[in-house]
Amino acid sequence: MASKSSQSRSRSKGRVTLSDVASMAGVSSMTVSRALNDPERVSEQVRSRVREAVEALGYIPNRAARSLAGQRSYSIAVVIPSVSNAVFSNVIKGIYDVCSARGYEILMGNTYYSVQQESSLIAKFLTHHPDGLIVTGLNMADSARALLQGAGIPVVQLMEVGEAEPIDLNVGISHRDAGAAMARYMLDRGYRRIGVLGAQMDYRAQRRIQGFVNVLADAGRYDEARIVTTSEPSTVHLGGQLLGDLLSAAPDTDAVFCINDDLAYGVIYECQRRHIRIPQQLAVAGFNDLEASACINPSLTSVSTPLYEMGRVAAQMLMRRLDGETIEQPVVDLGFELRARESA
Amino acid sequence: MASKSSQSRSRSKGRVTLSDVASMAGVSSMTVSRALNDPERVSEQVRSRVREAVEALGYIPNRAARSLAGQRSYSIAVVIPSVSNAVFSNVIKGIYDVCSARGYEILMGNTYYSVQQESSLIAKFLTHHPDGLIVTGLNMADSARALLQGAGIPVVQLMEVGEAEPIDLNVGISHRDAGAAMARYMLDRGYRRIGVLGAQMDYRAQRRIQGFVNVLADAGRYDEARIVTTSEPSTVHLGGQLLGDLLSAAPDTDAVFCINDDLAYGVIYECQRRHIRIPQQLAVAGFNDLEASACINPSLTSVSTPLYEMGRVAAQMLMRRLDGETIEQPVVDLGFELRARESA
DNA sequence: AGTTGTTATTTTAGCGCTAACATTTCTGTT
DNA sequence: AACAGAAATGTTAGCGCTAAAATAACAACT
Repeated sequence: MASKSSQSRSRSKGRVTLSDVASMAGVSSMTVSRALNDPERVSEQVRSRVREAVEALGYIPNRAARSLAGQRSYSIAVVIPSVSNAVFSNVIKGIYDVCSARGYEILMGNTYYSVQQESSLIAKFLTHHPDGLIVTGLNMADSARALLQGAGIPVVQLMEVGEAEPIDLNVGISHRDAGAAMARYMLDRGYRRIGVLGAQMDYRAQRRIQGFVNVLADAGRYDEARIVTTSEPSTVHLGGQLLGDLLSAAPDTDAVFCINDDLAYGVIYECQRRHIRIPQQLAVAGFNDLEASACINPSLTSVSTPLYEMGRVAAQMLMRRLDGETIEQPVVDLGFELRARESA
Repeated sequence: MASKSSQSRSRSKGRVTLSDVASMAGVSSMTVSRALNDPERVSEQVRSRVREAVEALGYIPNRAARSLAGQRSYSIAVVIPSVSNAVFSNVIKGIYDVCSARGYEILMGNTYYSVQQESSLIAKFLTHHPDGLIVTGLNMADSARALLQGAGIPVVQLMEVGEAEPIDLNVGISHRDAGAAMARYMLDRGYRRIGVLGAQMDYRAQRRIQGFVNVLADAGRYDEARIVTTSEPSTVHLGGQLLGDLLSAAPDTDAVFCINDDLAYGVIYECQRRHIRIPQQLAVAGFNDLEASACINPSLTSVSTPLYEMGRVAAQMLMRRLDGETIEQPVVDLGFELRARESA
């Protein structure tokens, strides 16, 4: 049988296969398969003969064949806006640590914040028949939603909770509540002419602003002129620019909530250049509480979000589902913490 | 044939397959395969009938079957130290953009800076029979090197060039030269008691320091007491700490080269707290020139490295190799640029 | 020795797709 | 009308593995 692979019509590249190992070890290929994937079900004797043969031949199993025969891929597809964003790279690390420990591969795809890209990415990933899927956020194209519902695999929606009925599982925080908490904090601190800076306005960012603005409005402190947003990707440099825009439009602003820490760093740097004292003349707050926020001068008041944890928990839920467990609580709100520091 | 899939002994989950589409469209399954993967070779008529059938049935192709039959996986394995590091997330983005545009999947694995993890990751990835492999750096375990050499697929070693004979293809910069360039710049600027701060001392970081120190030594300005390194992961906070260590050991230090920008930010913040004026009392330089480096106060002198570009070029070389092109120049040095700014 | 139950191994039959070859259908040419 | 050559489609035979059923081997009881 093994010799057949050298015949003219064969397409094989002469790779070492299971049956090569089998004939060397003097057992059937099924036994070799078991010896490798379920060693307890094979006698010690056979197990070691197989091990020797594998080493002698340099056998490398073929995942494609395994997936096809076993009807599962041992892979998890992850659909996020962008790898190069510090927020998501932390989330991915959480997912990765759990999945790789369990022998699952990660297929990662970037939507670049486009709902359309997201749909086509999901469609593409389904061709891999992943065992599970992790997507970002609760909002998605109807077509994508339908695909996921019909796929018959566990799906986790990540980053936010509470804004819509999840497709299946859901892990995140309430961005609306987080925005609101920050607004309340600022009002409590006595700030009254409060601005908001936003960039890369994805759904989560929008909801943070909504939550923030609603509280301001309830307190009679909402002023449209102080809301400055752009759809450009957010960068430190952009933070400085947006501050300039805000101060031109409303020079008497006494506090500013930045939709993420990067913008806030830019604001702090720009204030240093303009000799605006923080927080005396202008209070500044950020979002996500990246590592540098505790170190910058002045240290940055921010909302700490459990990024790594979200990834970890999402992956764990998926794993439990794949193990056949029923998940009693399909929606997990991991909460946030407002870290009050010098800047506000 | 198609009806066979509903027989008792079948393991299929009742998925829609190529031959289901074929019988609906009234053609053979091979024709459907062609209509989907090589549309030019099929008449417009058949093509649209197939398209309709695919939509009507909700057909999702099976990559595992495709890989197995076609003897290629349309995937590229990428082995890097850590996704959650800004340096590598930029590199990955470059790889991702090229690969996904060409229909290739990325399998990403983190070594967490361990040579052992790297080896086992490579072994694991080879079971996917990826069409190509991208690994970080020129140093790796002999076993890993052997695996790669024997795998018969194109391999790109990424991030650094010039330190060893590459296995196959190689894209990066000379970290040694970059370190040396920074040392020369600092000496030219008149600094004489120059320190070095390093963390997460991977091979690249070590070589940057070697290049830097060699130049100092040649100029008679090397002082071991001013080299402060740790194997801890580098963070902004750690930068401040290491500066403290350096100044305790050598208080008269007049300039400091940080092995990456994160450490440099930490140094700048710590100097602000200690009221050390930059660059008058202490000059500071970083490495990688992250986006924030141009915005921080004082703006940070750093070595700009083409991170995204490295990823892009590596992936492109791989693609060209997979297209059967011969690559005339297997080693590509993308170079670096020293960005002189206020901090030094 | 005969029956039963348990464990270890082999046999059989695909998983869903595509390479390679074979055949048919459609041009255009003389 | 006859033919060659190109283009479109069909047929056959796996790719390398595992689920399920079948069998063999072994221990544990009557």
